[in-house]
This record gives sequence, structure tokens and C-alpha cells, in this order.
Amino acid sequence: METPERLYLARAFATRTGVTVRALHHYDRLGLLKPSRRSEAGYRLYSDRDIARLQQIVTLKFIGLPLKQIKGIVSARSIHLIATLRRQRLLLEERRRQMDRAIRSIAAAEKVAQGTVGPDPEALRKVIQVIEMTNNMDWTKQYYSEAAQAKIADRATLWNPELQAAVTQQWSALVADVKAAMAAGEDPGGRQAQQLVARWTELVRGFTGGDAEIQAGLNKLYADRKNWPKVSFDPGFDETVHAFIVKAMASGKTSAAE
Amino acid sequence: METPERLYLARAFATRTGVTVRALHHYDRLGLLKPSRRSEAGYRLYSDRDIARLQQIVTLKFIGLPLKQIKGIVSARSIHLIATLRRQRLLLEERRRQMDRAIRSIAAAEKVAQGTVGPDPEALRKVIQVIEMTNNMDWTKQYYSEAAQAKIADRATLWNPELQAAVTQQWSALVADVKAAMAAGEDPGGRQAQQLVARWTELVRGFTGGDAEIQAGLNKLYADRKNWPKVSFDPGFDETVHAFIVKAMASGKTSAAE
DNA sequence: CTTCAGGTCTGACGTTACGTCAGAGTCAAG
DNA sequence: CTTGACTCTGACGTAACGTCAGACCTGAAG
Repeated sequence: METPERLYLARAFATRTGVTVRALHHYDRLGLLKPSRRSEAGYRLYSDRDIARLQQIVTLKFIGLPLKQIKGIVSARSIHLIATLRRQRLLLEERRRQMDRAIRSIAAAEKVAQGTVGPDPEALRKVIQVIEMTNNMDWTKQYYSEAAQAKIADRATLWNPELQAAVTQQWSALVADVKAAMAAGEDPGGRQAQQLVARWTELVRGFTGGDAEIQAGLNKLYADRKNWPKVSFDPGFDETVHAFIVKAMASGKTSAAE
Repeated sequence: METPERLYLARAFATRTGVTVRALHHYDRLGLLKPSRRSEAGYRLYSDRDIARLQQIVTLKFIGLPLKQIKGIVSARSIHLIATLRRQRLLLEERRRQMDRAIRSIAAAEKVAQGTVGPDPEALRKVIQVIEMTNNMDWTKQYYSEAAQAKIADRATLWNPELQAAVTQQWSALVADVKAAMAAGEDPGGRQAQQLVARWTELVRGFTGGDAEIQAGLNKLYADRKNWPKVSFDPGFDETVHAFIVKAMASGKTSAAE
């Protein structure tokens, strides 16, 4: 009989397919979806076949593919369809892990924020601390054994922003003192240096609680320092400082861990 | 003694804090982080205090806040810190659900794509089908009881893209026939109409498997049709078609479900 | 003193997927 | 003929920088 070629004007087509008219213009310009016809006046006329194509586009957009790739897939045959799907999944999974970390950090921050009263001169600082702390714990997790992780989580119950601030402060001070000692040409075996070592091991104990498993994880963590994300804690702590302490430890009788 | 006011040049400051020089320029222009001083030549000179501020910025960026909001938080006191955290968390959680759906869809698509051989004239179509199918199942989940969901998952094992294509095709054909019957002024009680009803109930049975719980969920789903996402399946299916079938069901003795 | 490598500055355009005007033409109805 | 409702194209805006490009600064080597 007759071809029931229904033609839709922009808005009709748009509402029927759930996109906006402007998006249709966009896809048109990109060559992603050109209407099968144009009216004399230049109006876009979409057919039912266009619906199918748009459907594909929308679906591929749903899984997060950029329009350029979508074009490659629906226009020509992209031999790499399977590879593309896989890459996209891995990419999304990575982002998801990232978001999980962010969400956990915020949740932790909300708890301490609830605790603070008044406006927030100090609240912000605490929130920042907690977010970084949570993120760091999340991030360093990979270096610890299951057992060590459990123990850390256990010890984490007695943690709070104030303590964190104090400890950070102590590390900064210690690092500064070590640098000063080095600048003064202090002997790694001397009494001065040994006192610094004592403060150092004391601070480390504050974190490990003297636990060997935690200490082992900490060593692995430090060994991989070149891969640390740049943003973390870090109170001026550098290679030379660490080297000095190690030397001082060796020359002293202190045989504590690295 | 003397103020140990260490000053960093752009690159030094950037590498030390893990951001790029260009990002520093950007934050400067936005008024988010202006270096405490400038050299005679106009070079940016960052101090240790700037480090602290940048640290805050980076941390807030980590939880996904836009720079504008970050500015509000670190510059003035944003009384809404707690509210901001909460909103941001909810937003991220929403996005995460969205991503989870996409990931599950891709995973399902990868399976069928593995199955297909050669290039992909047909593969794309299958992949699209599977993605939509998975997404729809994910989406419609909310309407079904736990028990119904289990049963659906059970029945889903005998599902495949070809079947899906065939069923979609049958629905389209049926809807077209119903429309034709209505246009012809067919009597809802007539034999023609009753045959249409039979086809209809048959197709519904194909999905429900005759299960009452699934049927109940399906009814809830349909009742909420005004909230359906525009993109889904939908073979031309509209209000008038449904009304005709309901009337035909009522006038016939067919007492099957709605 | 000149040159050269390497770092810095500002300004402008590119990116992603459209949203939001703005000015102008189209179309059916009153 | 005038509305009102659409449509079209072009241009600018968005977020957070990346990437030149052209010009300037600085310290060291020749």
C-alpha cells in the first residue's frame, strides 16, 4: 500500500524520545544524527528510522560514552565494540571507587561537624582533617594485611581531630628539629640525635601501638613512597630527614623498626 | 629570631602541593588562592600559609565540590558547612547509583558481545538491547515485591536478545492492530477485539509466567506510568490503546488480570 | 657583555554536551 | 493581517583547567 512514513517535527520527535530540541540540533551538527529530511523551510523532519538511531545514541550515552565514540560506533562499524565496553566498564569502576572514598570521607566529616556547635571558625579545620584522615586510611589500606587493617580500625576508635592536630604538630616540630640538627652538623650517634630518634620512635609507636603487623604495613607503605599521591599529609618530611634518623638509629643501640 | 618565611616560586609550590602551575593561575584568577606576594617581575611567591589554604581547597575538591562553593567555604565562613556536606553526599550517592546501573548494564552487554562472533553488524543491536533490558529491570525493580523480584530473576535465565527482539516485535504488531481496529470502529465486545485481547494476555503471560506477584508489580508499574523515564521501550503504546483493551476485556468473559 | 637554557606571565582558544538568549523566518488560525 | 506557537542559525556561557604563543626574567657559561 502506502509507506506509513510518519515524520516528526523537532519538538514532537524530542518529546517522544525524551531528549531536548537543542540536543537534536547538537547531534545534527556533530553528524551524529541527521534528520532524514528537511522541509522546504528548512525544518528538520525525523522519521521512525531516526528513532531507532537516536535510541542507540541515548543508550550508549547512558553507559557514559562520549559522543565522539558513539558516533564511531553507530556510524561505521567499530570493530572494537567489545574492547570499548570493557574499557568503559573499567573506567566507571575506577570512578566508582573514587566516589566511594569521597562519600565515606564526607560521612566521617559530617559526624564531627555535628559535634561542633557555634558557627565554624574551627569546624572547617576539623572537617578538613577528618576528610584527609579518612581518605588516607582508605588509600593506605592496600599496604596492610587483613589483620593489620583490623587492628588499625580497632585503634582508630580512640582517634579524634584534636589528637590528629596534636600529632601532626609534633611531627612538624620533630622534622624541623632534625633539619636544624643536620644544619648544625650534629653527629647521628650523639646524644642530641639519639633524643630525636627517641621522639621519632615514640611518634611511630603512637600509630602502630607497638604492633608488628601494623609496623610491617607501614614499612611497605614507606617503601612505596614514590607512588604516594602528592596531596597527602607530609610535614616537610623528606629523604634527607629520613636518612639522618635511620643513620642515628643504626649508630645508637635503639634497634626499633625502620 | 627571624621569620622563616619560606617563599616558593610557582613550579616549586605546585610540585610540593601536587597541583599544576596552570591550576594555580586559575585559582589566582578566581580569587580562590592569591599568592601572598609577587616578586618585582610579577612572579607569584607562595608562602607556607598559602600551603594550608591550598590544602583545604584540594581536600574540598576531593569530595567533589565546585570551586565556587569552595571559595565560599574557605573565604568567608559558610554557615552552611554541615548542610553542604550533606547535600554533597546525597548528590554523590545518587550519581553512584546511576553508575552502578551503567556498570551492570555494560557487564551484561559484554557477555552477549562475547557470544557473537564476526565483526558486528548484528552485535551492536544485541548490545543495545541488553543494555536497555538490564537498565529497565534495574529501574522497574522498585515496583516489585521481594518475592516477585526473585521470581523475575528466576525467569530471566531463559531470556536472550533474540527472544527480546521477537517479543518487542509482537507488541509493536499488536499495538498497530489495535489502533487499526479502533480506527475501523471495531466493537470492543466483538470477536475481532476478543482476539486482540487474547494476544494481549498471551504476551503479558509471557512476562509474568502467570505469576500473581509479578502481575501485581506490573500493575503498580503501569499505574505509575507518568513517572516513567521517557527513553524506555515503548512501541507506540498509548492511553487509548490501553483503554480499548481494558474495555474489551471487561465486555468479554476474559477475566484475566488488567 | 652576550647568549642560552629554563622558568614565569598574560591572553586566547580548546574541551564536553548541551542551555540560553537573540534575531529572523514559518505556519495555521482568527 | 495579525497573533501565537514553532523552527532555524549563530553566538556566548558553563567547569576546570590544558595547551600554545609571544614576551619577559634570571642565573650561569662562554
